[in-house]
Amino acid sequence: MARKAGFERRQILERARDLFWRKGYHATSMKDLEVALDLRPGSIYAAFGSKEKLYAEALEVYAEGTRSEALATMQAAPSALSGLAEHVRALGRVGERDLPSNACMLVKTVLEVPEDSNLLRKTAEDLLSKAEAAFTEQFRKAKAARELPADADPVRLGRRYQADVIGLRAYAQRSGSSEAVALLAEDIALGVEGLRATS
Amino acid sequence: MARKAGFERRQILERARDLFWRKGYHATSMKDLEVALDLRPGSIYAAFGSKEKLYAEALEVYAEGTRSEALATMQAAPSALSGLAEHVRALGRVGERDLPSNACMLVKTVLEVPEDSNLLRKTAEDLLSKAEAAFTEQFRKAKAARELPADADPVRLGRRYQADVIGLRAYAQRSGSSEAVALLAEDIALGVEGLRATS
DNA sequence: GCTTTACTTGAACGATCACTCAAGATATAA
DNA sequence: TTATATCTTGAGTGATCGTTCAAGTAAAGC
Repeated sequence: MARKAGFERRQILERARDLFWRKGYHATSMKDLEVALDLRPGSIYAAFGSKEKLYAEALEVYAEGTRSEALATMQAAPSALSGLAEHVRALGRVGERDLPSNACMLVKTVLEVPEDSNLLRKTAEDLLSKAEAAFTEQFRKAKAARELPADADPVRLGRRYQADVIGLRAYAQRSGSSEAVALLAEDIALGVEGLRATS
Repeated sequence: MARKAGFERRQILERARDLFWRKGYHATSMKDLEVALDLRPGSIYAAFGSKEKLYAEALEVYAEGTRSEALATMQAAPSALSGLAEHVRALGRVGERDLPSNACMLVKTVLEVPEDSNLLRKTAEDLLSKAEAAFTEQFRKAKAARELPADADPVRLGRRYQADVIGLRAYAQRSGSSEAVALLAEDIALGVEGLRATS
């Protein structure tokens, strides 16, 4: 029939994700995106519809990446609870990795985008809820394995854990704090491991 | 000599703070500010110099308000440590107050503004450091009063506490979460009180 | 009253914003 | 090879951005 697009959608989205993650939604202009994606405006709009929709798709790509990384860390750990602790420690090693931003892109979105901008807020909040549910599920596994006391509440623990991660990563966004961040992550990890049932 | 300004600078700054706090830096236009402050552009620029400088001054006003509120809560408490716990509980009651945003304006700034925008980033990070130092000082007081064990590290505790507060308030920015936020705050407060030396 | 000195006003500036679309280019099917 | 369908291009859209400044207005000193 006709020709197909001359670019890989996934790769374009990853580049958009990195730019948006670093600069935020409003501070990233279409001109910036044209350069970073090496795409002319017409192609971008044909493929994604609008800056907002492109950002929303980039958010999904971000969340998927974060999620798979967390799962890998957790599955490599010897138990559910130590997986959670190791995940925090990994997040604390901000000096070793060079990410577009140390903070969570979902949190950045929720804090930057006005409440009435429904698509982006809804997307980001939805993805955050899914992440929280995954943490809760991990605590549930720990409890089922009798790694946690019988009266442990996975919902509360999952919520607290997510808040800890959010706080850690927002703290890490401050410049020149990589050592403090590692120490903070260690404290959080010790808190998680301190939940372990000592039966 | 001549006439004086027809508006109260402090009151103007509080209005600017509320607008910026709610909408963020980039999403707030000078047009929005003209309406909210009931000031024409010339007056704004004569008084504050630029949008960026106005935001920086609004940040200072915000930090001072937050600081005095925290101090009031802590001084009303029966001890240094319970003051810290009560402060978290107060922050968790987001349903009762109607703030421009549930999240901390300093954190919103650090997450929204690019790293190279030196005035705003520097101002916000500086104010965050001062807040952390105040928390550290409060833990030091608790330790001096033998409320904390002899091996407690106020610097680590202050850092962890600030990260907790950041996480709590960023979590609270998500819509429809006021009950979960109160429970989260209670968990954090219990954690603080759990540090108490049981001698 | 008048003069002086400052503050206030709002139209207008160039730059940039997100976005459009007609024209040109190119891969596929016949 | 030719026809066709789709993608790519980039100049250009109107709107809005942060900001300026000459003209107008009003308070303080005489």
